[in-house]
Amino acid sequence: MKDYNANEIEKKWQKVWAEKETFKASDDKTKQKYYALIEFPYPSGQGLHVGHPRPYTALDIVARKRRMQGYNVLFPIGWDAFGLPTENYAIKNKIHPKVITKQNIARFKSQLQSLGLSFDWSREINTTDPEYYKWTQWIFLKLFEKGLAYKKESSINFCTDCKVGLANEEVVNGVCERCGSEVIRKVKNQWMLKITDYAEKLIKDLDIVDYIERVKIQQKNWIGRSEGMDVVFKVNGGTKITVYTTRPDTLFGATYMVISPEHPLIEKYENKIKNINEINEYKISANKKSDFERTELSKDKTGVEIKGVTATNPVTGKEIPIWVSDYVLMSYGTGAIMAVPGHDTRDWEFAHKFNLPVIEVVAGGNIEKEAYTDIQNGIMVNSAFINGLEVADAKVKICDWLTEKGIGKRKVNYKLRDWVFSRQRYWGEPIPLVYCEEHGWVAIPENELPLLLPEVESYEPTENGESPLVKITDWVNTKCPVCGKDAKRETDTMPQWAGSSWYFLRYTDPHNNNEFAGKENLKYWLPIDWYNGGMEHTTLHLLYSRFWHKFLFDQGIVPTPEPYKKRTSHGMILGENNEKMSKSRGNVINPDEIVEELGADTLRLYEMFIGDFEKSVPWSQNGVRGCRRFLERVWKLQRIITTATGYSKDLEINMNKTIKKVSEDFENLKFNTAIAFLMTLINDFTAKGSVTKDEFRTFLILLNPVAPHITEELWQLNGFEGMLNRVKWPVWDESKTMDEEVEIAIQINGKIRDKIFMPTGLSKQQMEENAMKNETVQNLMSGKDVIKVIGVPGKLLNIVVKG
RNA sequence: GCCGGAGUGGCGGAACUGGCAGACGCACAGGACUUAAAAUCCUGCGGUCCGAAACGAUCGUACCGGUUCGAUUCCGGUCUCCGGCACCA
Repeated sequence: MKDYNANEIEKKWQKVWAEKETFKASDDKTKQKYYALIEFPYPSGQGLHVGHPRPYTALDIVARKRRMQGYNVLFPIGWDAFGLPTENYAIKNKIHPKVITKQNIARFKSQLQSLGLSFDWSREINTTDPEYYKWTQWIFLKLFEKGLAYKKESSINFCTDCKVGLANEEVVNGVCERCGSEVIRKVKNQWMLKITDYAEKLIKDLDIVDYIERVKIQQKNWIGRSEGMDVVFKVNGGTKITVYTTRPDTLFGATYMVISPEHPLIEKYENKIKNINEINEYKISANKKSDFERTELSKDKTGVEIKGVTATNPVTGKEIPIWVSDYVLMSYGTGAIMAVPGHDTRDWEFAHKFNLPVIEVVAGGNIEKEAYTDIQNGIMVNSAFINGLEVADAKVKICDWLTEKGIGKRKVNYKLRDWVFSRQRYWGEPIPLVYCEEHGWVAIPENELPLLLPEVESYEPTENGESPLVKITDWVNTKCPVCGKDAKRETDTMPQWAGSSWYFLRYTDPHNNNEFAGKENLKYWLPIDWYNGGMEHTTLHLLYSRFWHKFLFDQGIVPTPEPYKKRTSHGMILGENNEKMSKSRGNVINPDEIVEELGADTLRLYEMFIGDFEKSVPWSQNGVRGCRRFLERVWKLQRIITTATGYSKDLEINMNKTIKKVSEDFENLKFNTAIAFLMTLINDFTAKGSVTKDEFRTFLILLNPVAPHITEELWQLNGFEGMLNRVKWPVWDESKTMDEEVEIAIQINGKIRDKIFMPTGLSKQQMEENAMKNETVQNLMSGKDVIKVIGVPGKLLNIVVKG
């Protein structure tokens, strides 16, 4: 017997699979399909990380198992290649991002191929390929055409020194991550996508998909639907301020109002506000903070009272002050709130800091000590006609009353905000719009797509933060598609999210030049049967792509209301020191080294065995070696194969149990326990000193999805027919998954006193009879009265005694 | 701060739906083989106490409390860690 040479075997089979196009998905619509999807990688300069293979191997296992079960499997791969790091690298090193991207992809590709993942490489896509982004632009034009894309002023982080718009991540402690200069908020006119139009559907349709619960909850909370009321407060200058509240029942306790520093009231009453200078100073300081900093509850609240302008509480008729504070955001609700310090935590803190009056309107707590926010228990007080009512009833009554009086209006509100869709950057899809003095924003004709990203000399934004495309005047200056007069192109580009919001559709028909994907193919392959990805993508990518898909569904372009039938999530792989892997921490593990030293099968096996798939877990170099040892033992089984067929009597139960366990665990992300069972089984073979031909055969099939190379080699070496990767997945005999005898734990008053073997399938009475014959039980029970006996068949018997 | 999740031996983890806590692997220790080492194979491996020993007793699933015949699992509270917070992907 030759030694186990992982590198040689792996290269051999990877070549065979590539030549035979073993994993190519067919578009034959008569076959039963299965679409398994992983989040396509961003080809970074660092190369593949050991974190990548974890989710990839997981779905590779599912894909391989499905093929063995007879499905036509689509398991595609591509590159999400636009993005900030590449652009920053390009600026720094003066290399075209296209060149960098190409290199990075080549590296990623060879790394992924060395892992033996069963991707269909013939469907590889790349978001930066004009043939691909042509359709990203096409979808954007559809959104534009339907009025879901609009321009709006919003503020971005701007580095005063680099003159670049910055991502929140690039702002560290209020200064630019790169140069340390001050970062300010700069107002820009940005393209927005109306994802809020789909808020309701995005929540509702979570009921028709199979996502792990925490993903659903997080999406729901992110969308943040609430039912409340817009209530109008009169201002002494004659105008009105509308606030949104979910607690109209506490209106009698509203002792002041707070408006956001950006609220238009300030400008409007510029001349009336006595302390306008103070207010304006406050505005400037608030402008330096991010929304995140502004709403952080632990931070001390700041605020300024507006002098000279007051409001009137519409139910008490009392005059109340208006304050300006940055914890109120213009982007949520109306940018103004009514403050009820007795029953809202933030208002309570604010009121105590600035000595504002607190009135109790819901009895039940102690508002001297803290805000009473319980809405389940509480009776209205100090609230005129709603006194004595429970909160829920009070809400209904006052809502009706306010509506009738024309003071308020019921309203559903969402925390979800529209999607800021433009970037003043180079390395993204150009937005295919033209601005004409006469016709405003106009779409370019479809036959001009793709609108190519023009070549520029440097990738740095301009002095005032515009995209470098601004400098390409012969590209920017164009004609209006409507009237033919001079017009200018949009120079902002799309965010990276654009390309990843529909890539799974392109996989169904990646080489189609006429459509973004053929209808028949879409109909056949959709929805995606299983999509696995990181938890960190739950509220952005996952939601954005659902939104685009729903939009395309409404246009009759895609056949399903939801793109993903099932969504699961994996945990991160940390460094050996339990910290996130990063160059600066020096704890990065390079998968290439593991493949080189121990083999891809070992790496795959280890990443699946390492721990609970859904949790993050530290890397362990010793643990990897343990997995290699297991594969060595598998290899050595060859020495003890007998000529006997079938399963040997003493292993029959074990074989069936293992088939069942592995089959089920692979479906439930429990790869670690499936592998543990295979390890136990091999320990049984080794202990026994022999394995029958059929036992070995079944074992190879079960292990194949995890370790495809070594199993394929052993299959061939030991004379089994054909290619292992298409052999039929084994089935188990349920009647042979139970041992004949089980050990029953005998408890007296909840403590285990003995364990007795009994035949499987006994009833509670039979178990009790057996137990009473037991000597230990008899001794312990003598002189005591049995109060009751609890029996769990196949598990335990608990005898409760007294005396 | 807000939203979501997690906490079990020296380590990663296992435990169906409230029913024997610690499967499997790693590390470690002892032994076999070897001139020796590595590799391999065998044995042991949560803490404390009793015992020559098989065994027995007792505590133990972040912490405090509750429900239950029985809680890692359910409930209330506390602490710590991780993911997200809208221009990283």
